[in-house]
Amino acid sequence: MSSASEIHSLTMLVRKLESIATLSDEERQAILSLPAKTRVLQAGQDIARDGDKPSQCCLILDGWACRYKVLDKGRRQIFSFHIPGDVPDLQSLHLHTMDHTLGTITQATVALIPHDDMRELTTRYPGIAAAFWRDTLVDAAIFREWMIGIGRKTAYGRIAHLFCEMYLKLQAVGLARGYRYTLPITQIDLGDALGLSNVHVNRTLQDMRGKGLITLRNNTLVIEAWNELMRVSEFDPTYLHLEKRAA
Amino acid sequence: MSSASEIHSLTMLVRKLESIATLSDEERQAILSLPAKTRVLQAGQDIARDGDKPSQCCLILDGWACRYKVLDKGRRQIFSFHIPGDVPDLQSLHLHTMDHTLGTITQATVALIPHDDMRELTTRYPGIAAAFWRDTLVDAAIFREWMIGIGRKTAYGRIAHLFCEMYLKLQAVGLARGYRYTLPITQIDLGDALGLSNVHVNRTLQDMRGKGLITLRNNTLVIEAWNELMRVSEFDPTYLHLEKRAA
DNA sequence: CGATATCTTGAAGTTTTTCAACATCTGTGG
DNA sequence: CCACAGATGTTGAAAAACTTCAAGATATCG
Repeated sequence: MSSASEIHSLTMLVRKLESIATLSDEERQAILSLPAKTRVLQAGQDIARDGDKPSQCCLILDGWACRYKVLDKGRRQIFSFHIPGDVPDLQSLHLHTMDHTLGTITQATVALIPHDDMRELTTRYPGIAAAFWRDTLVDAAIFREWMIGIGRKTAYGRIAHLFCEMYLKLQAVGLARGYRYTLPITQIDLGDALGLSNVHVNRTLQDMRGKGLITLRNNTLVIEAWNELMRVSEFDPTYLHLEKRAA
Repeated sequence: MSSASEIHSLTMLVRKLESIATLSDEERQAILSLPAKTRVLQAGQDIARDGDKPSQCCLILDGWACRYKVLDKGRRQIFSFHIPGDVPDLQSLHLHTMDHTLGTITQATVALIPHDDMRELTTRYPGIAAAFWRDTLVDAAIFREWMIGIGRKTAYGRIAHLFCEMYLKLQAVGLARGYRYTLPITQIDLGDALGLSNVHVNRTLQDMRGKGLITLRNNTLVIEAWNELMRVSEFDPTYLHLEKRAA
């Protein structure tokens, strides 16, 4: 039932889970035998909408996605950015109605896995269930950290913090190194994520550039002064829980 | 090993889980046989601190608690308020280092359950693991909703939204009815939760009182106009996922 | 190459914060 | 029961952070 590319896609899920937990050979095999369908999606396309009741989960193989909710008068709040290896709608496995929307930011390749198969897998292998659960907990920890930013930090600190966070997340899956990465989001997206207007994001970015902290051009971010960026954003990576779970 | 009051405390956990999932007789029994120690804590006391590595979870039996993080210069962000039935440090089961602090707001009675026993329980009963996992997912959904408030709503809408949320949460465990409940938090706490200064909270509350939406005196909140409160806060209870999971 | 999205700038307005003072409530010991 | 101390609530005035609106510049995409 699995084509070559599908086997590849589930390897990505194994790698992701092994970055946060330890899997036995049997557990690894069980994940690799999940049925998964690969799809290529355009930029700006919704994967699951607020109010939907999805019957499958989505593993990101390539590209960026985000979760968001739209209020009236065009106000929008982005809750999270997602990169390859993430399963951003994992929650639909246990919360049947979507309370927000999941959509792509760039063109993206995803693997779709039926809920029934995920449920069977997690029922049969408590270790896999625990790994996914742990992933949900880290997800929540990131929400809390964003809350601190939006609630208690200046625009400057918020943006700097996000740049630190995305660098470590991308680095963990091999998509960034040398304090440099592709950041395929607009200043509007940045504002919607951090509770700022695009105008203020723009001015703050210029300020950061002027102070020599970053370079940002053509969707490429270069962190010129990592320690200083961490300092001004009060960034402490503990909340990302990137250390592997003790075996 | 269990005294009468300890048995009572675990009944509270069973009731909580049954409010979000369906348990079999065997699962119910397994939960009731968990070892738990009851403790009475003073108001303003920390249960688990940022950086700690707890070896037990805490079930709230009576009183209020909150999770928060302190930044420099006295800035503080409260992430959540917790009421009887909650296990606010459930995450320590899978994320070993606390990335925030859990503390009481009022005097509180808690039951302490060792991680080892919780882990054995969830490994043996996938249905219980799923119920706890679901609880974590709702926790995260509430964080997202607070992000919308802090990021995109006025002080007025944020406070109104919190009042709606706490009413439904308290009602779900039988601690509120008739649009009235005990709200044992200061205006400073409210500000720290919603990303506002206490001064602005004070003025906004007066505004809400003046418009006849609420009465708030002696830690007692009366919602005088529920529909209007929901409207101004753009409150939609979907995110609380209070409907019981389909069996 | 033209259309559309994104970025940038200026100026004015709004929300919210900060600071500082004073009032009120709450609990405790005398 | 009162006095007191500390915490909490209230008010005013000024300042800061950020938004909004509007327009023009630049980049991107078909």
